[in-house]
Amino acid sequence: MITAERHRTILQLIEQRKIIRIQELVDELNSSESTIRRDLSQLEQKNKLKRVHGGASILHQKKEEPSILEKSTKYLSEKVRIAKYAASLIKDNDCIFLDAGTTTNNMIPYINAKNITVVTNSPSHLKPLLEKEFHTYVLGGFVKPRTEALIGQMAVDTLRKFRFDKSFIGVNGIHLNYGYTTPDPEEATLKSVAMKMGQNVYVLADHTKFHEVTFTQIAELEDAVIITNEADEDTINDFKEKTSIEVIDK
Amino acid sequence: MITAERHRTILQLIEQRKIIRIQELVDELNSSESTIRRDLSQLEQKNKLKRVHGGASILHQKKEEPSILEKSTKYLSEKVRIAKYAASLIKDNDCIFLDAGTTTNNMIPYINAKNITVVTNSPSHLKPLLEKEFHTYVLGGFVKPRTEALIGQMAVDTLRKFRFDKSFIGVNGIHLNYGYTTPDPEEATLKSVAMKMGQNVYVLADHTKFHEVTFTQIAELEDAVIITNEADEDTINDFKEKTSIEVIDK
DNA sequence: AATTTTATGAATGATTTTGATTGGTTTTGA
DNA sequence: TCAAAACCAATCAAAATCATTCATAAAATT
Repeated sequence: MITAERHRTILQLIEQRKIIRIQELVDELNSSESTIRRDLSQLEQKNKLKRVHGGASILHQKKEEPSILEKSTKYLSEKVRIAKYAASLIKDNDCIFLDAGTTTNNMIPYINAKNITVVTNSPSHLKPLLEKEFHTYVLGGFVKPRTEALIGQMAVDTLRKFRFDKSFIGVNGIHLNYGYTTPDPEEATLKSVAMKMGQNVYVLADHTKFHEVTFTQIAELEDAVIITNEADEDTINDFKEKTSIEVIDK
Repeated sequence: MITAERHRTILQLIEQRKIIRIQELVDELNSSESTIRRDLSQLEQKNKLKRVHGGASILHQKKEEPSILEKSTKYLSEKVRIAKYAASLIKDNDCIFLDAGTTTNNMIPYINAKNITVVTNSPSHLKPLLEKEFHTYVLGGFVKPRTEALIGQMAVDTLRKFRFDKSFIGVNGIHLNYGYTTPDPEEATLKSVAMKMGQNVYVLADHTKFHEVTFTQIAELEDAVIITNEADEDTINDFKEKTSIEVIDK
């Protein structure tokens, strides 16, 4: 095995296991202890890992996936303004579906309607929803790690039992040709059904979502009203030909 | 296990359990007491945890008065000891049902089995469950305010689709004539179905639950194994005639 | 082909980590 | 309060890990 190949493999293994022992590497790479030691020294020199007694560990300040917290701080004010407007659409006695995601989560504190019923696929929405004393239902099914969203056949089955006055959906991409998209096919299915079950359907999206396309299509543009802000006029006009857009002013 | 690996694991465990005894770490990490002691000193030096007599505890970022845990002479409360024992019953690859409630919640950090699948009716269990990287399913349905437990027909319907190797149930009363009881009829129904779907059924109960009766019956005594501690001998013997009891010693 | 450069694995003694032991201190329970 | 039990800090020898050196083999350069 060539040096570069070993280095690549070592970094991969550390990425997966966070910490790895020298002896493990000796066994798995069929190299001598000396060689592995040299590899680790070199990789540490290049700041690719941290040497620890007995092995090596992943770098502490390794760039993490944009966590839910970071995501929510970056575009906070924009997302909050969108959320606040969306919340104002909810009227007394409405039955609504609230998709998982930070934007929809931001809606909850701003909902002023009374006696509403909320269905969600996000366990993280439950706490704020119950604080508002809404009638709250959650879908069942597999809990997707990291995002804590419910997905899968079981969640979809549960969802089909409901009809909503309004559905509020988050998406990852909005595109003139490809419509609304999201990376995870399972999530796409669920969002799609949630949209079908809603009398009025709203997609919440900040300006970064426009012209973006991700892996799976949820629905066509005309299947929902887009709620956004700060998009440029050309973009707005392009999309206005296909569906309604409600633009919140600054 | 190398030093860095142990340190990482120790911090993870403390994050989950808030407090941990040296002896627990000795057992779970297969290291000597001396080594664990050194680890804890080093981690305290780096301000990653707080040393307490007999073990270590998580740092309080919020200015709280010294927690009950630190002050308490027994580090593990009655409920935690029951939970820990129950957790030890779970084996690799098991599919289990975990009822809502604090005792069952306490089980989660102590589950050491790998590759298990957990179904729960408690959204509050999800965070610790996902931290452990279990395959996690949650029932759907109406979310009962205050307790955040899922109840109702829809939850029961979802539940019926599963079969469990083991079901862990919390109850409010255990009585020689009236069996297991709980105040809310809807909850009782769900617990009852969860018990039917389990190959092995365990009821977790501290000594205060014995001879108590509440509004709705969940099941007969013989439908479950009781896990408890510190109950007096007469009580234990009375119940032993009807079903199995596993008593945790001090 | 001859020479230089680079990579490898074994051997070395130095350094760090580990677990057992000792004796002192704190906690517990009566 | 007191004695037993549990816990702790300090020490030390054994084990594991480490940096260094050296000889050989492979690759690159001339």
